[in-house]
Amino acid sequence: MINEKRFTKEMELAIYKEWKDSNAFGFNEHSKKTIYSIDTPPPYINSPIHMGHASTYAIMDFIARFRRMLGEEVLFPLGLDQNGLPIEISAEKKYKVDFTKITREKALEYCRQLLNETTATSMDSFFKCGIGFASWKEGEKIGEIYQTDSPSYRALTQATFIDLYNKGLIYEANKVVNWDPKLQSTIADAEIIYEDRPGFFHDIIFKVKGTADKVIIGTTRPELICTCEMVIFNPEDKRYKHLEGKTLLTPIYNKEVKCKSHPAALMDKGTGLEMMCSYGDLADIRFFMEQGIKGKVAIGKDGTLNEHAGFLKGMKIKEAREKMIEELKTRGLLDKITPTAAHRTPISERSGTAIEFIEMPEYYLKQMDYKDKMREIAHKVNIFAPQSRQILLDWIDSVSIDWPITRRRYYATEVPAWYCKKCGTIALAEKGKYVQPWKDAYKGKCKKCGGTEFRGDERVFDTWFDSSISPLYILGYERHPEFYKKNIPCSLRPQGKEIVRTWLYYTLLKDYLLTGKIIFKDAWIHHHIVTDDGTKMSKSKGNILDPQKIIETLGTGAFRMWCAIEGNLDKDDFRCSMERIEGAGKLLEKLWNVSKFVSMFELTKEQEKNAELMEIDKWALAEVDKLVEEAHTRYLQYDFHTPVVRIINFVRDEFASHYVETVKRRAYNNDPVVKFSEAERNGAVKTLRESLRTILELLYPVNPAMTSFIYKELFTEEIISKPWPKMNGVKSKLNGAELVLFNSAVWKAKKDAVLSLKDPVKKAIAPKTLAPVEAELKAMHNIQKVEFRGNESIVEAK
RNA sequence: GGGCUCGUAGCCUAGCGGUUAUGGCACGACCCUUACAAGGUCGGGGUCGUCGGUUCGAAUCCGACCGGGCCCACCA
Repeated sequence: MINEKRFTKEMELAIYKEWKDSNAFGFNEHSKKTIYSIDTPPPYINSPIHMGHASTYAIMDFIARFRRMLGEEVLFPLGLDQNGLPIEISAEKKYKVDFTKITREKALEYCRQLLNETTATSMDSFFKCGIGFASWKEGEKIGEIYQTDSPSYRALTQATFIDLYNKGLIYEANKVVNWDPKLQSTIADAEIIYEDRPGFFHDIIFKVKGTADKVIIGTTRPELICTCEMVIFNPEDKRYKHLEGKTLLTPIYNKEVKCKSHPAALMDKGTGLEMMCSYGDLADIRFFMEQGIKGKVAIGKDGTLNEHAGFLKGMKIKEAREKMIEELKTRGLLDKITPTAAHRTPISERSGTAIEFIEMPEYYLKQMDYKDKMREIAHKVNIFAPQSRQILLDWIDSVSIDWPITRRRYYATEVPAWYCKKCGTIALAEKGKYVQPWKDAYKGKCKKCGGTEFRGDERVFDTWFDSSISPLYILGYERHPEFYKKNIPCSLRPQGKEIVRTWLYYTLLKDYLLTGKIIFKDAWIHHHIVTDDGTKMSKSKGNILDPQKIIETLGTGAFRMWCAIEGNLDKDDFRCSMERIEGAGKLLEKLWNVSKFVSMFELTKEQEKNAELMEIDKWALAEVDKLVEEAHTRYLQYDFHTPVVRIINFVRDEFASHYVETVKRRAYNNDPVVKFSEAERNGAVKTLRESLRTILELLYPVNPAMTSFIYKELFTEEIISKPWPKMNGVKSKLNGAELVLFNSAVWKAKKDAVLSLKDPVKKAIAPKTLAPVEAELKAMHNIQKVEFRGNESIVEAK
């Protein structure tokens, strides 16, 4: 019998602790059961976990627990992504250091220090969310916690580089890259965001060679006139028809550039004449490739202009622009300056700095040759919800250059390569060992010239190059070959929609190139957590909800319940507020109270045998059967929302309010007037207990702690070892809706007559179908005379 | 510009071709009822964004428009 008035946070945490201490969800790699593997998203651990993390992990935990109930061996590891710029940036901020000004060793130390401090906090949050990971211990075994900065993970990243390089899928090239002048590193397209920043058109004057004619060209980047290689206008633009094929002279530099028509120029932008500069973005690079022109790069690694810019050499962009404007004005070459419509500027997502386009040698992974294959893969992976597939397809369509995989930063996996000082030939590391070429010497001879002196590569990999092998890592690729072979592909990749273009895409791409396989069967794409009115949560708006605080005040149960209720993938983003989570908590309180009631009744084995189900019992059991079936179908589709809403509505609106209320007197069986047989009394208790048992089992994946507690009290069994419930197959002809209506009619009549609920009802007419419930209805409402006819409920209270 | 998605009572939401449109919050009234007063019961409150179309019948299907949100791409 449950005596506690409420299920408290302390009781909840005690259960999580027990599971953690007993390693209740440990993974047995030798199990004969079907293995269900979850490629958990390794979250960046450099800050306390946010709502997105908490809800993603909670829902993954629903999936893991449900799959265990189905009799599967669930591989649900905790991974921690601990590479890359965000960690460096927080370390620089926290310890007030500039990594470009200290030694590389020192920088790495700061990163490790930061990670040590933050890991514990995040782990604690996951624990408090009630996540049942396969292990809470860091290690090399399948299912143990992995970190992407561990020597073993980094060794695997390096091994994949070596394999892909040897397959000819990775090459080094000197190309124009997205350069972040603040971080001093190349970044990928996926790391660029766009911000509206005010810009200005500078209308500058070009001369037409061999004539006295002048033309006016609008540009937002006057400091880059030196890189102008061509001027274009739209073929439809009659204003400039006469310039076709003419040669123009750039102002100040007096460089000869061709002028021609090209559809890339828009008539209504600027003056309609566009200066094509090789500073460009990807569109410009495409244009230059098409025109067969090799442009000049005028911006250096440090973000200042180089010798190509002549008198602007050594200046930063902003300074150079001002200087150029001044110079143009002096020479009378500036017509006017007008503000542009909000100009979308490419910004480095990691540092917030405007990126520049400069030429650097970097390694690239081929992806342009595999776009069709990627489209095919995108169609073959089961995506939940299916409409999220479009995000992936759109991204594949927009990929325009191979993936630059190297970065010039520090806290990341190093490129495992050295170069012969004599002939420059590359020497790759041996697979399986983590190497740091910037400090480890290469022990060997150059294959080409026999030289023994090597220069270690100083670059590191893009973090997505690490995290895109997480499914391979968790399945033991190269480390546990037998297990790996038996268990690829991974069953499920859960992740957020904002990283479809990075994590999902890069993983499918890289793992396909490595293994020739589609690396997971299902991908579950999470939406964003937004505020109550549907806007984004952001620090600047101050509308962030902290999951740590929510759990502290409302409890994990309420939080997880909210995740299920709100988590409809077919719809929009998930709306979140304290009120919504509180509402979810109230539903749990109802379940708790019903359970307290049911826990008052017990049945001996003999009583259980001597139990006779009455019509309303059959009705309750039949309703529960429907829930079992629906939950099974839907949970398999990763839909917890639909069945959980239905279950909880049933518990509150039908089971508690009507079934329990109606059979209460039979269960007590001490009514002075209406007597039930012992078998009928036992039937009520049996139904109460069995219905509740199933309901608890259905809700266990979502709310493991409370259901487990109640289950133990009522049935002295551990819910975590129970399989998915079977249907009991009971059928009933009782119309539940009519029962609800009849009860309401009685309650209303008593209220209208200002009677207590205990007071007798003189006469009632109930729908014919309720005749089998006569005795209970009489006892419940204290009805003196009841007739069953028609389908209406008519009550005369006095 | 492209993709996804949503407009149902003051706020949030279910329904997604078929009686009188579901539930919650808030509001009002009543009730200590052998689970639950941090509760229960009853009630008031709606031209289902707008305009057209399909249909015997539309919140539901189709089209156009208006408005919100999120993601992405692109530009001098």
